[in-house]
Amino acid sequence: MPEKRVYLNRDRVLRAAVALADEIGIDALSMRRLAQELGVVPMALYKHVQNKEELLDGMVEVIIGEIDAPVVDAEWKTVVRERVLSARRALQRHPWARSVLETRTRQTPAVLDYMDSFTGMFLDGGLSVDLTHHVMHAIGGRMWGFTQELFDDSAARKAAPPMPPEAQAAMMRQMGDSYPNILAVAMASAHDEGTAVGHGCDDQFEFEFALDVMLDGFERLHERGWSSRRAAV
Amino acid sequence: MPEKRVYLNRDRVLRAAVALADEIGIDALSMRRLAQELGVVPMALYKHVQNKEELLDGMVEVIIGEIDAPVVDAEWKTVVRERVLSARRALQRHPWARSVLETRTRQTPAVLDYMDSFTGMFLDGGLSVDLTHHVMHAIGGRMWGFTQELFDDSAARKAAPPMPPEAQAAMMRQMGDSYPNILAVAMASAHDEGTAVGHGCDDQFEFEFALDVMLDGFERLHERGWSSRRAAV
DNA sequence: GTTTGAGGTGTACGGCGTACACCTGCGGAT
DNA sequence: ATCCGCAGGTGTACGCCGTACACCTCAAAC
Repeated sequence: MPEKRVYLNRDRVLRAAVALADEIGIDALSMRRLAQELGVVPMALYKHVQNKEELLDGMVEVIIGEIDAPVVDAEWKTVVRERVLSARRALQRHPWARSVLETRTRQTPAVLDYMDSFTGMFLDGGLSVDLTHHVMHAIGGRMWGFTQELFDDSAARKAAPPMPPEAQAAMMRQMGDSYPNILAVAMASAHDEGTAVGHGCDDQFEFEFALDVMLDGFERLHERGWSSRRAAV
Repeated sequence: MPEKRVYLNRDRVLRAAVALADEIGIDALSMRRLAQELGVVPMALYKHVQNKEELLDGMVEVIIGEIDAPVVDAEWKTVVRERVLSARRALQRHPWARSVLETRTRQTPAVLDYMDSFTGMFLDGGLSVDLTHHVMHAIGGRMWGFTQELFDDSAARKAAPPMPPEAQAAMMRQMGDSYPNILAVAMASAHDEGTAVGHGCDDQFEFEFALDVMLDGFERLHERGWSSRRAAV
């Protein structure tokens, strides 16, 4: 008796891709090689992902899924710290992940979910919306291992045609349902412009903010004679 | 009269590659396209660079060459700040540069020169070798726009066969001539192992160091009621 | 039992990096 | 003046890549 035919699906494709990239490296991961791994002809994959870009997007989603949920009942610093370290662990399990993440500009729901949850950790900790905004920018580099313009919508706006106001409002409402924290921050940073969706951020300001946080921190450690030997500050 | 034939050379190839990448994007930059731009057959390029990897390495060198020298006669924080901002400007002029830099693991002389000079800014500012070490790790992400394990030689050591002691000593001597600051830091961090060249770094420690500098900084700003409106701390 | 459409197939195209054999013409030695 | 070596440019070819497009298959819905 022939066993029942097992169909591929998007999830199996993505998981196989992640596993294969772990094994042979991201450069060697081709549609053809992945298809072979799945015992299928290359073009079969295109029934489950539109193209290789979308495959990579999906792989990122898998990695994000491996990041632990925030711990509860702890000071915000602890919550954030643990979360970042968990993200780091996930990225370390898949050495290729950082460089792939780097090249993704599409903000998939998984990414937005994560960002929203992350934003919430600061807001729940009592930080102001304003500070949270800049902090999110600054910590982006640590969270992922690199600097990404998290709230940067300039690329998206370039692609999208100007939107009629009612559509924009609808989008906002839907965004508010799914990503309330992001919305709160985005709204607040939109103060000085007419549009509701924000005007993008002042990258230079955000960069200097993060830089100065670090430099000031270094200076304090220097003044205190910090040493890694006995790293009790 | 036919004008004198103009030969290609490595430098012209690299500059053309940078200009072309600026124009058409890094993804569209192929050996074939670059050759076409230079009015030459693709394989001609291989007389000047070994392969595409080396081309990319060379392009990075060009970008590094665009970073300003450190300002003189200023507090170390100012010196570092200006230098980082200059690096950022260079990377921004070539939007593809960050992702290329990200994928380079080879430490070319240009990269080492820059790192050495950078290390010197902290040491000259009076920071301890120990603190400088960790600070270099931490600021790596800001300097380039992403986190790179700057002093990480694990990849290099994996590739290189175990070296006879005298060769190692020779390398150290040569390194000391060219990169005295790097050497000082590397030596100091090698305390707890027999080898002279260091044992690589504790990535986890470095990561947490940088993370905690930022989190502590955020906390201070929060306590002080910092706001981006009037950003006088 | 027929229809239908999701899922898998086969072929083909244009692009990529680059190995390898070859040609060309300039600089220096004779 | 001639020759030679060789750095620099050429031409062809190979095996990869992503993916468009037409086609087939077969389980499930009717």
